Amino acid sequence: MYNHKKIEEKWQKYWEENESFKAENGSKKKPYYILVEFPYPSGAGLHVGHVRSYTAQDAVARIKRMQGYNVLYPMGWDAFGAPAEQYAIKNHIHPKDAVKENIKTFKGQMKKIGFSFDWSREFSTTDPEYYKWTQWQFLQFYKHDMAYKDTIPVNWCPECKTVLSNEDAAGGVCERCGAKVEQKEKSQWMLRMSDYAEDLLNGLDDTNFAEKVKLGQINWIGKSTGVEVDIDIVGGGKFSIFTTCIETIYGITFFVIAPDGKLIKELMPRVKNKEEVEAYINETKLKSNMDRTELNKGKSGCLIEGVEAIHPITGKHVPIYLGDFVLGDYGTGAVMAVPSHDQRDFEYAKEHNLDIIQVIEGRDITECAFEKHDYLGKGCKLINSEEFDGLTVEEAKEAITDKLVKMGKAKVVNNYKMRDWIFSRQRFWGEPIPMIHCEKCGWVPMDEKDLPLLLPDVAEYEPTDNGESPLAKITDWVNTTCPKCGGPAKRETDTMPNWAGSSWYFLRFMDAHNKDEFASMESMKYWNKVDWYNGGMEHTARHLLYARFWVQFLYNIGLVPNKEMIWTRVSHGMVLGSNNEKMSKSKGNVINPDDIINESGADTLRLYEMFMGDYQMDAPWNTDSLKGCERFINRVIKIGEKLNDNVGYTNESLVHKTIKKVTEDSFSLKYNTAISSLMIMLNEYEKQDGISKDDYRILLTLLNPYIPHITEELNEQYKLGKVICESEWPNYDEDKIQDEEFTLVVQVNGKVRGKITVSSNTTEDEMKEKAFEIDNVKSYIEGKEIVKVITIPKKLVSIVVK
RNA sequence: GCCUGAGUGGCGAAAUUGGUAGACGCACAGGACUUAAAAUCCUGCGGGAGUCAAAUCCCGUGCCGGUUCAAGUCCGGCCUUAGGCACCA
Repeated sequence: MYNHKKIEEKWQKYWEENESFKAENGSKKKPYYILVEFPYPSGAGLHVGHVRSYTAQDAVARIKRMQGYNVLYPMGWDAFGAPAEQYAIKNHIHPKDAVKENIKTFKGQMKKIGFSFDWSREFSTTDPEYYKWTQWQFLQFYKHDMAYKDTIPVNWCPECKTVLSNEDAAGGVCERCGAKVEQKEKSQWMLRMSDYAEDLLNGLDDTNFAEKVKLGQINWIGKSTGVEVDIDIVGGGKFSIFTTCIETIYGITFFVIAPDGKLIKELMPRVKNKEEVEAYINETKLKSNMDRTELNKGKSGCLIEGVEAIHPITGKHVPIYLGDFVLGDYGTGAVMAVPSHDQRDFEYAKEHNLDIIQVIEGRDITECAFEKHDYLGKGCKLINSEEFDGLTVEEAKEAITDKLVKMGKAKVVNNYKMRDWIFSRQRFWGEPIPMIHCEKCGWVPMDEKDLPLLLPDVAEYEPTDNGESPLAKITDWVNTTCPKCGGPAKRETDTMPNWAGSSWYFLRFMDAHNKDEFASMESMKYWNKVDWYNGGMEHTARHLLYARFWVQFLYNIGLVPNKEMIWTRVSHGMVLGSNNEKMSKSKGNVINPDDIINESGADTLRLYEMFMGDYQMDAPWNTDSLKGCERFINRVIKIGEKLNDNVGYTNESLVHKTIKKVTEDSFSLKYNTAISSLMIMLNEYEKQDGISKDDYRILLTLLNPYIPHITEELNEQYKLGKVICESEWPNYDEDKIQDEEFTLVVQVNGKVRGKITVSSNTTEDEMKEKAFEIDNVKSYIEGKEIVKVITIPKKLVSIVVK
């Protein structure tokens, strides 16, 4: 056991006093920007999950610095959001104060772990100096017609009289009081993100995101190419439908429209069964989108009496139904129903006793629909489709589209699942939206020079009875004058979502204290891009997409140097409790990093979290395994007692092999195997009579990114050289890695029947020769015909006999 | 339901292009040191057959099938599980 506390404090002080990790804008060194997601500073303190990813990137940062890069590894605080507000409501503490306390705790914990952050660039999204620029950027969205107001349904709890997040409204029930959640219409600020769908898709080519991250983005954007068809209504009027399966158009037996869409509102005056239709619309308001689209939920809905559609080609009259599996805000809010070739339509048809007409041959459809993923690309042909009978599905797709386009009834369109970004929250603890509503002039943006629009101090944080933000109650603040006409006007009382501040924080780190701009073009050009961005898998779809959208917009108006400002994105797994479940207070499986630091030291904590398993996968906490890492550190200390200059490079290939392994694995998220190779190295040294100063210095240097305190201490104690973090990272020589011998494996009919150790320069012919000399091998091939012999150089000989 | 991962000893896990399954660590067992314990060190450690001991053989990477001289790895079909699904951050 060593005095880790004293040693860790000593080196943390050294780094702070020497500004060891300060990144310098404009330095001649090559820039390298490593980013970890900045945390939400909750009251619970730093989570061992934070420690895992921050340590991993810390190791990368430390290696890169030793390799001569000007490394930017910053940290800040994402401190707006609902939890701080909830905490404030409960404890009657201003979130501002709670956040301040929490940041202090988090920062203290991070310092104790020895992360090499450049603290000079620290900021919180809640700092007025920061959110001034978030607001400023919102005004740019507004000025470029990228922000607008629209009426959107929100989750509403009639008991609590408050707007609920989807999470709080999970299962259609208010989490707090258990009342049934309703959908309520509210006017909200929106950002025109869907305009960027194609750019966000194409922009992925300019990134080095992991394939699964790219896929997450692609799926979220959800592009599908199809046909939008105009459908006439009997007696006048029309609506349109979107389909990706136009080839099934002759199979239409009904249409289904969304109960929450605009179309049904327009049709209402002509509807004969108004009561039934309205009842169904109200019923839908109680359901979430997920409940609605789930295949196994049964297909509810009702016929709209009094309105009939006209089939676009045959001219036949077709009934129109309401059905909640059709969403008002996706596509056109109406679908053509082809029960023979779409499973949802099929189930709806069975439920409501509707006709089913097969139009593609190839399979029986009495049990279930014959869907596109089964018929596409298989040469299936059309039936019951008049002139198109006999064409393949692919031919028919084109021919039917052509016909409809020529008739002037259809156009080919791209449809995206991605919708515009709902940017309003009826909450107190967020960036105020800098817009003013004037009776005369409408919505008017604040003058940029009046920013930041500060969050006022309030006495109560609860939302108002009608679901407005608590800001609405502060009349002094709400009432203002119109920047345009000077008349009386009111401020917007909604605030921005938590995603706003985190959509551009990585730009601010490049120039964190700029008073005139959110970041200067010069600084952004110097750093160029975030080279490596690490975060949780749960953020790879949304946060990353919002941030990319924000950056692309800024690029388009000339405010950032690149259309994509993040190069590589990687994600890490969660640290679970020892019972393999997510850590939570209620489950009592939370590990507090402070306890580990006090008992075993920061280096042990760091080493264990890197060694615990595959970085990209979830891993359960195991305090026993932690002990193994503590033991390892103690052995690294102990072998220092065996320093002996008479011992030379006893195993050059081991040294070079380990340098290679640690360097490569550290840059490819394989921290656990990097460490295991260092354990192997130490095991080898322990077998020797002593260890040379050079070998010890290399061992300590390779370990330094992972356990920076104790390695610096030992390096100093034994006077092995300069402070490690100010030294160079060792290089390896590929030629020196080669082993002199290898194990030749001999297989007969695919089973291992012999192993011998041979020299590395054994030729393939010699390998074969030696293989046949092995007694056990001989016994398996005796009296049999040799069909084939396969040789893999430096590995094996495989003999096939009959 | 849709999308994306994952499934290997008692446990955490390793395993270039398909080429020795289980590196490294934990736990456990036996031994050394000690009056004793802790710590430390040494040995063993997937299951089974075999043997004084070995050699050697069989089985084994969620399940079923396929490709191949050879499959944890590739292909097809399942099962289980984790994360995301637009107001949690």
